[in-house]
Amino acid sequence: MDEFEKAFRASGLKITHQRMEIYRELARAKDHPAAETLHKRLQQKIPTISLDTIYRTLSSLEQHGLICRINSREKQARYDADRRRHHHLVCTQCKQILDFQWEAFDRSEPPAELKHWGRLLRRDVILYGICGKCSESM
Amino acid sequence: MDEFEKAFRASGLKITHQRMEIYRELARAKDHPAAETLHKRLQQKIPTISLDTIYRTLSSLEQHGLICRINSREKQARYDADRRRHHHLVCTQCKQILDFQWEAFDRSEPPAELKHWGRLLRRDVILYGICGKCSESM
DNA sequence: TCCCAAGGTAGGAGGTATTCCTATTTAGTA
DNA sequence: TACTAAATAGGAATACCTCCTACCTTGGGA
Repeated sequence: MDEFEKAFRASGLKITHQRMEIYRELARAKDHPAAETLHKRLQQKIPTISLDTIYRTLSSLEQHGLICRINSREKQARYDADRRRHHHLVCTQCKQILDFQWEAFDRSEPPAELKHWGRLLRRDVILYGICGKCSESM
Repeated sequence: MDEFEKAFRASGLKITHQRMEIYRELARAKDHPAAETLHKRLQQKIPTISLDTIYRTLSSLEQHGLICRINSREKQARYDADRRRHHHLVCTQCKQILDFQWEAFDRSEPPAELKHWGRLLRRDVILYGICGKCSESM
């Protein structure tokens, strides 16, 4: 959390109660919550917190690289406070999102034909499938 | 296009004028158009075609594996009629989407820890960056 | 070929996720 | 403490997409 304060200060962003709580809640959550889910959870602590604040804060945090937004195929974007390099596995049935590491992929070179395209900034892998539990209940 | 008719018939879907034109337009386009873009283009040919038909048709085509939907970080979903296995590279500046092949990745095994998770169905890679042209003009 | 039922379409209404607006409040600095 | 730029709450607005209904078309069977 200290690290978060530092990073935020370094970016010239104010440290507000709301932001701290949003980040804290996201870091604690293991289920990659959507903005709305976070809003509901946070209302327990800060009853007046607005959904807009959640969205604004999540955008700021993402822009400053403190969290990441997961573009699954759902409508709602989902978020992740884990800053380690990792990828996502989505169960298309129950919508659960699982983190995983894939170092072999991280180390691999993109195809040579892209060498002269421009500047590559990030690479996302999302795997889709049906998790064990959902497979059983089908 | 014949192949498309066959696949559509095999799925029990009727072949309508609208669907054929939507597919034809998408197959011709090289810019991975969004539904709205396709709608505008198709109105030249079929002035009364509705946006809803575009959305419905794109969903059907995607469900039957005839086209693919690209989840870039934009709001609008974009589509691609290329059925060969390929991946996407997005310029975050001009929003251009480029197709590329990455056979080494396609052949690679996902991490062992996922072996017992469930059934993997697909894997998407999206690379993000700034293309040459946009780099120059910055 | 003609008819019928299932499925598809147009057009507008409706929904949902997200963003904008603005008056008020707050954090950080002098 | 006082000031200023930035952030917030709350509601309005937007954007993308989906639903609804009445009408039309396709494809299969007589």
